[in-house]
Amino acid sequence: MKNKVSKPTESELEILTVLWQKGKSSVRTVHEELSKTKECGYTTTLKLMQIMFEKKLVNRDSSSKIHIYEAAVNKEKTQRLFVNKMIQNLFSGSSSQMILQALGNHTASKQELGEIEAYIAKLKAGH
Amino acid sequence: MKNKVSKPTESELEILTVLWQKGKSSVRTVHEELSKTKECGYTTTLKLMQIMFEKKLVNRDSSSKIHIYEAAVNKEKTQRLFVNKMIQNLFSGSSSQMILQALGNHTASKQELGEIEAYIAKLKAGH
DNA sequence: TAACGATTACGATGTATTTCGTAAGCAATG
DNA sequence: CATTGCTTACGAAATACATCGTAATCGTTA
Repeated sequence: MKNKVSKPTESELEILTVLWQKGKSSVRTVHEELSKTKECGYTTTLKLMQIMFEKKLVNRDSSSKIHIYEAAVNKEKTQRLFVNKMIQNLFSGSSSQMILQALGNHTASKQELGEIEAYIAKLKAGH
Repeated sequence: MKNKVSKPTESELEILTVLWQKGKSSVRTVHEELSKTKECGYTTTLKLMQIMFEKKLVNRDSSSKIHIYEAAVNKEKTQRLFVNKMIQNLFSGSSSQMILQALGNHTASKQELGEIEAYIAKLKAGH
């Protein structure tokens, strides 16, 4: 009875990201947001969101003329899906290798590093 | 003069992984290795590797009948490419968010956690 | 030398993904 | 009511990817 999650494509991920951030939105809103970083036509965004609806990646309220969409998949679950896949694919299943790599790109602030340390401490205590 | 890196696809990544692990290899060798985890024909592997050669993802020595391939892209660089892309796509650019997510899957051992802590300490000192 | 077996080259197919043009519907406005 | 403008629906094209069948090549060996 596990509901099979279809893995979002690159473009679908962009749309999900907007929906996660802004919550329920019209196609127009999503497209406006995407346009900030990307060049593409309105109907392209529309079509993608229609396909995502068929795939159950988003829900939609079509009671009014302007359909309102929202993400149907959980953000954290989706993140986990991709992170785990990458660890498998590129790091032979070793999460720590991936983490060291990510840390090496030093985009984390001192405060963020502190958060990570705190979390590690908690994990160690839990062992 | 930056040499543009073409992003490997899923299948190409599998092949690169074999090459990174085994070093210079023939198509036969790579295919044998892939067959352990995956069902596909020999010519499929061959074709993929030929395409990767065109894309400069691999080099090849075709001086003898049996061509010998090797990865033309650096493992760590490729890892970085994908990790950064994922952080951008799914974590709004926050590496620490991604790391916390990865830690949450608790596949890391106590020792690995220690390594991560040590690395963080070094980073903090460097600031 | 002729046949065999492994190898490479190449083209074709199938599917997924992305993109967009066009038509149709509907509401507001003059 | 006719026009304008935004919306959805739908189909088609373009691209990328993965897969495989077939032919050509070449060395080995019977």
